[in-house]
Amino acid sequence: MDTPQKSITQIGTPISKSKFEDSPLFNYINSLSPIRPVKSIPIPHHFSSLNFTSPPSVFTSPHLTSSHKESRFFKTHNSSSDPTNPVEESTSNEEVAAAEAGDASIGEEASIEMELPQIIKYDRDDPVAASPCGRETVDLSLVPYSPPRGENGSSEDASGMELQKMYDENVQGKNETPDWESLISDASELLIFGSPNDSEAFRCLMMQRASTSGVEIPKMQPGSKNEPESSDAIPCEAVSFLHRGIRRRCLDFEMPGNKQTSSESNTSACGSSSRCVLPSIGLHLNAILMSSKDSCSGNIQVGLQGSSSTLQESLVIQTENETPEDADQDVPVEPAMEELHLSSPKKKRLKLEAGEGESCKRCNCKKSKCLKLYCECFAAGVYCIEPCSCIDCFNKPIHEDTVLATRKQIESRNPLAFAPKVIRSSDSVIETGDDASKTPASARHKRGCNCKKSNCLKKYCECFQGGVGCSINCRCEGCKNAFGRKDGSSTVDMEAEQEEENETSEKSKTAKTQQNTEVLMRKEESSVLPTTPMSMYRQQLVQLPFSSSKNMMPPPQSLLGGGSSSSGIFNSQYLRKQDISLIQSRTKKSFETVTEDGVAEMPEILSHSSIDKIKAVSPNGKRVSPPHLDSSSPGSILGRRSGGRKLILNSIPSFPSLTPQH
DNA sequence: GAGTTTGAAACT
DNA sequence: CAGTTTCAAACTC
Repeated sequence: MDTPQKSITQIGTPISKSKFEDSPLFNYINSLSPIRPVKSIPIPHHFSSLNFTSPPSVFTSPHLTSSHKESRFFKTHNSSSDPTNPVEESTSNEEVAAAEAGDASIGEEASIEMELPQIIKYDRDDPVAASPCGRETVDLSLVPYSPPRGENGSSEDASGMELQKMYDENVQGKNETPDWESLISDASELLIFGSPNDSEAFRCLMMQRASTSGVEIPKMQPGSKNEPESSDAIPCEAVSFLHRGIRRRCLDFEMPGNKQTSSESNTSACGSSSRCVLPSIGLHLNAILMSSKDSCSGNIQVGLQGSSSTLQESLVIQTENETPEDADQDVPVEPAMEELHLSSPKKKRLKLEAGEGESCKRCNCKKSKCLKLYCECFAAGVYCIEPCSCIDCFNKPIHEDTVLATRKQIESRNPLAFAPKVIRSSDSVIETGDDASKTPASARHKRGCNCKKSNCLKKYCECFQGGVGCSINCRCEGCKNAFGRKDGSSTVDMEAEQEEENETSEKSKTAKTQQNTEVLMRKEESSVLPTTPMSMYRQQLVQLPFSSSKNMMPPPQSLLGGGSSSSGIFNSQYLRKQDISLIQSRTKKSFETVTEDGVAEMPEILSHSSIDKIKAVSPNGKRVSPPHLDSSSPGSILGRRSGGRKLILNSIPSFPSLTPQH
């Protein structure tokens, strides 16, 4: 079998890149974006090589599934991105072939593999990707390890073709500029396919679409592992993982053979200023998501639940927010390899600064060797990178074996150890049995916190940190979580606010005041917008700008769904103040859409399990669906949406929550 | 930047 | 499972 390297080489063929760049689509995009693509960035190749590899099941965690979707999405995106290029399909095929080659080799090699490559690949094609910022997109790819795929990667092909078709539908059918939103939305839908067989699910979706448009949908090849069976059994976690995967960046779990790739990938992938942005595809994480925390760090950020949303967000951001500044700041710096690629101290500094925000923080481990969950990087499933201040760090590609072994060990102890800490409400409901009606928050911490002194008002509290309310699973004392108290009081409880204020006045400490202020701000936001996921999302968006400050809001991960610790990675990195307005408007738009549709068009961003919940809590009261409808039940979603996009749900069986309650 | 606080993770 | 210790992030000064 080919060595990983070889595959990499194959995959990363510069040729393809050139093609893309030369393609009309690419040009078109360039014309739209102020950012100038950086052709020199090879990164994508890495991932490309990895693309389609089906992650072995090293990581047994559910996250794996998500990667699939994401990767597909990306890939799709690529394909779709080239509307004008009739050859696109052929290109896709080529890529696929390359990917396949890589796949085979990789798959065998490491069970750990990640789909990252796919993502990356995606980037490469993505016009946006050209710029460093574009790389952020790649982050999405960080997606968790996806389930193993057929060697031939036929499924990918199929999906790619399908995507292409989708694109055609959007672009050609409508003439003119591609309907990116639509594409994204579709993509998100795709992501939704939690089943390992996304392809299958995707296919269904496509079929639907095809029936409408008359497009022919390629058939999946029998050899692929993603065959139907899995589609049915898609675990919810898979979905979440998507989110998570997104977050995770830099996980380069490269196999020894792939190292080269990883380094490259890292560099390019990370392009974003913050790690967050950078995809750390992590090793572990990928497993998925990320935690959220990660927003940046989050390398992993992607939370399962929110994966799709995250993706969308990322996509949106990338698509719309690429700015020169971003390009500038987002110099790709992938964790592990960052150093290698930093061309100048200045760049480095920029990167660090950019990443300095919460989102991009890295670990500072001194005794754990970054091989324990104490280490945020490790917990997130990513390798430590330059920004880390850790000592005796073993969480590096060089020690891959050790990392994997340790990871396995930890997972053996607690299978969910690397799962996103924050679970979407739907999941949590299922898993924890939490009553959605009582918990406004869109998500919950999988295990719940155990705060004694922080009143769940500080980041010491994982729930708070994750931007979610406390639940019955929490054993906290004096819970005043602004996102939702354990007792079920509203997230943005005014009471809590007052209490906090009182406390603040009493102490009248500047620091404290600051903190409270922050809390209040959040509350304010929430007050205005009831604690629906949407509101949360919005909140985050609004607050993101501040996220850089210390006490700021919890990592966006929450939005993501979790990135949990790992996932936490929200996209704050992506969001820059200047971009916020755009995002907001976009978000608004999405919401508006929802209104119009009456929910049907729920923001794709929120798609996922959260959707259900969102609707349930919807402020406008338009869709108050039964709490459990949910999420778990695919059918329900379908029912909601006549559009068919939700077909995805079909593929997703109502599965038990991924995260087991402890 | 150093020291303290906090709560999760790890250990017993 | 509960109690204790270890650890690193969060926070304070």
